[in-house]
Amino acid sequence: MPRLSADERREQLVEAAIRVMIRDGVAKTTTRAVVTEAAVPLGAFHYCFRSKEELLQSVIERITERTLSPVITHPEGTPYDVIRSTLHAYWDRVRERPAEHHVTYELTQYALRQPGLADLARKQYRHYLSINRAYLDSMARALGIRWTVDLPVLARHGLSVLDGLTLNWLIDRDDAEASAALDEYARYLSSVAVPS
Amino acid sequence: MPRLSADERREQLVEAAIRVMIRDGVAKTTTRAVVTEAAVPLGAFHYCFRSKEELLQSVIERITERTLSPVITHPEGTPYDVIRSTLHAYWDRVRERPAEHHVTYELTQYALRQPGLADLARKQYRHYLSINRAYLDSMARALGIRWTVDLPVLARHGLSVLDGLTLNWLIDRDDAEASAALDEYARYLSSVAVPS
DNA sequence: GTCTATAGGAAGATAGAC
DNA sequence: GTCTATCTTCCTATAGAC
Repeated sequence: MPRLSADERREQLVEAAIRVMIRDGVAKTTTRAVVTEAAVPLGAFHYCFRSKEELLQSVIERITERTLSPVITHPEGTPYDVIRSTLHAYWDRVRERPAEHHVTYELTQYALRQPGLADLARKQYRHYLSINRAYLDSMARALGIRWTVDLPVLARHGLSVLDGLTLNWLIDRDDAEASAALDEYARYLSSVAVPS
Repeated sequence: MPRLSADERREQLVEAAIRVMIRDGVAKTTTRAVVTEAAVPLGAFHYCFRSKEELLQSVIERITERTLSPVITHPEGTPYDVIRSTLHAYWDRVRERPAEHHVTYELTQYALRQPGLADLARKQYRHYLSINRAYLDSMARALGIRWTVDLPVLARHGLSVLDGLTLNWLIDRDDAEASAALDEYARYLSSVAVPS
């Protein structure tokens, strides 16, 4: 067993924990499963982290900061076309990595149940909301439009639609229905856009 | 310890499990926590249920069948008013019992990770979709309107909005923002309603 | 047919060896 | 400063007593 610094160990453990969660789910992500995955001695775990909860805190922070804003890929065409293709570009990322998205929902539920992590769940969520707001904002600028609905309201509503669709698709994997609902959301968004 | 029939024990255990889940979360709902809550001897557990998974199957079925369709409470006024007050009547139920709704999300995630229960999660979800469809249908009849959006698409989109809003509100408990987003969904719904 | 007693193992955490 | 060996607790499940 090579002896590494606590910082290097922490890094290995966080990344290993994420891999285990994606593979087996948050509930099965035990300290032992993590150290095995990372090929780190079990004892090193509680030398690097005060507790399992502290590891999970690092994991949530790491995953949250990795979440990317949707990218406006084809800024040409009608507002509906642009909105639709941007939403589908986001959706393709969900479809490519279902397990990773599944994990974010599990982590949120987990965090809500741990007194020490509930605040982190709120922070994570505020981050997603601000990403969504920024995305709607930059889309409006790219399209030369403004939204007729208050931005915070539109952002929360939109985040809900995407969260809900993702959750539902993770369960039934119905691509056709998810795509149709996403198109309907795109149609809605273009209906609340007016030239600015 | 009174000796009761296996059927009575099963009933006690399912209801006790639901109480424990609401109080402590699905992850902490161990067989021991359930038998303690039900005041049932530990050994009786595996006499009534082959495994913990079999208990959870019963719990999911029980909770799914308890889910009620939204009720159209004030079938007078503009379509927007009726839709809005119906959505808010549903929302009030969520706000009154946050823990119960939290549990349904946890159970779904849990079921998706258990090979033997994944199908049940899908079935549960189809049930929610059909409730939502029936609700949109009866609302259209009550209002004398028809929806300009394909019903299955509208139902999935609507279920996503409600699922997403619920999930988000369970995290930040922001009543004002949730209410505003719900109003926006009501406005959207009334915008896809035309006299029939 | 119902439940007591216990098996058998995996969990998170720590004292102290190197 | 890093990790080995071990403690304690809690888990699901079962064999067999009543």
